[in-house]
Amino acid sequence: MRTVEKALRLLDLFDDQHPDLGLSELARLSGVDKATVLRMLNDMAATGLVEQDTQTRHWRLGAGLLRLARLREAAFPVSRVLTPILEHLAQATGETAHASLLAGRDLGTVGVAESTRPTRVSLDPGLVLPLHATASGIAFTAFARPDLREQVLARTLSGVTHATPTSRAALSDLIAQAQARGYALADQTFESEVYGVAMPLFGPDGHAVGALAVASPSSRISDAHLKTIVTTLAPAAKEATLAMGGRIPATLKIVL
Amino acid sequence: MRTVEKALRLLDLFDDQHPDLGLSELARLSGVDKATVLRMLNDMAATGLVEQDTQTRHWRLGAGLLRLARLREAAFPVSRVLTPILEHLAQATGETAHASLLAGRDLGTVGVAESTRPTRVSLDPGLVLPLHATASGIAFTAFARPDLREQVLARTLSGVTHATPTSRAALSDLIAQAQARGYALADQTFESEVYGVAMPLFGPDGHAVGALAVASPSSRISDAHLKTIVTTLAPAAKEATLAMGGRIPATLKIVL
DNA sequence: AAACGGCGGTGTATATAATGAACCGGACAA
DNA sequence: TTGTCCGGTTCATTATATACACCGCCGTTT
Repeated sequence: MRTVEKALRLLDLFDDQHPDLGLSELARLSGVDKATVLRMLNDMAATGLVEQDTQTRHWRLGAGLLRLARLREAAFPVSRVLTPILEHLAQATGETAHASLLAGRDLGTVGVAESTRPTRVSLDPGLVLPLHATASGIAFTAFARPDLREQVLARTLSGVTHATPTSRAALSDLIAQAQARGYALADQTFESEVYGVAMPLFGPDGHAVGALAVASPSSRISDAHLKTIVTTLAPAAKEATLAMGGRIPATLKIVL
Repeated sequence: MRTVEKALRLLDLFDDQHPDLGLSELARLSGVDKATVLRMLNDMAATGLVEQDTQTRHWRLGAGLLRLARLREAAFPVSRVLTPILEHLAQATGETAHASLLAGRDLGTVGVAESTRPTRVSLDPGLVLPLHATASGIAFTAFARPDLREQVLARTLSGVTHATPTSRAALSDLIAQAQARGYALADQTFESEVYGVAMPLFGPDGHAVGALAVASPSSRISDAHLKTIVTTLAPAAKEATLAMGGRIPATLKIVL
């Protein structure tokens, strides 16, 4: 693998449960030699992508990320545009809403508005959504650039739950359904007891760049509830696409 | 230079004025061969640090940054803690307030609250503040870990304006003044017509991790105005440090 | 105390991965 | 047509990343 990519993969080892990691820990998790990992970390620290706790000597994501993210937001205000949409969506459906954008090989969560109900779906901050195992991923892939879609289909698909599609045929079916309906449904394909409804967000070229989704406890899903979610989600996704400067393809149809 | 660092330096070529850049442009600006730059960009795109516009083929900062920044914020809520403090500071002083954290070799702006006055200081999003040329940088360096301070003093100091300290002695003086006063003053050392007042933000080990600053048009600075700024900034900086889990060294004194 | 194991970090010979010059096809201008 | 600049590709050369062995340190166990 390319060295730069290997180094950047280290960043993905940090998550909600592991906000800081030691050198040996990072080496073990990444399967790379300690000495190499240390050099990579120092290189990344030089630009603020990671930083080291002076006391524990552990590493964490750096303040440079905040600066770069702000810079991106200034040019392409995504979070700012999505936040009110997500909040309205959560309020109107009573369920947790989230938005994600393609970041590398998967979707990265860039905004969440939680439901206020006592039982609700809760998402870890910065969660990565696999393209084949989530409603968001399916909705995105169904409307992504064809070459990208083909890449996803060609991947070896890891099973996450019992309902995760692991064969090319199964995934292809789900994608076809999403293309026909204009949105994707996923019952416990990523997280048990979670039912996801997702619609694609489009870029200026009319291909998907991300997804807008509502996640509900599976137990609360009924035909009526599903209908509410879909009819609320549709205008929200449209608004989000337009606000981000995207173009909705003329062929898109939302089928209840 | 290390390959990873060279690749990450490409990220710093994006700024407020240049939100997207072409391949040749990046190669020219970085002084690296096109082929190499392209490989680096592709590696960074694989983790979402950058992304390519499908139409213009230009590159911009990627959505992965948003995810990683959110992840960092979840573990170390910096922006969220600083925003209300900055807003209060801007309101109480009538001037633009900003916060920055060490990110690599310099301070990266992580929060801004603009003054509402007709004449005010405006900061580019994601601005990088050199340690030797800004009030924030001096305040930070004065209270940073001694070895880091020594590194800064050992650097070749580039002049930004006529007032920028460029000799080790001049910088050393400014640092000593800041240490004695508990804050730094900088009259047009970075941007002409801008007067900066900055206090350090401390980490858990009692050394500076960033700075909180108020930037005023030089023309508006008077003894009374300066006094207002300092007396408003002091409790704000203290609050910010504590809210971020930092420890204020017992030796710190604020001298009006 | 002594021995141990894990930690963060360093030095260096080896081998792998980064490099850049030359090149391609396409878009646009003169 | 010719020329120029663009994004992108190829491939021989070589500079750079790599991993092993090793260091000192610290806390726990024996």
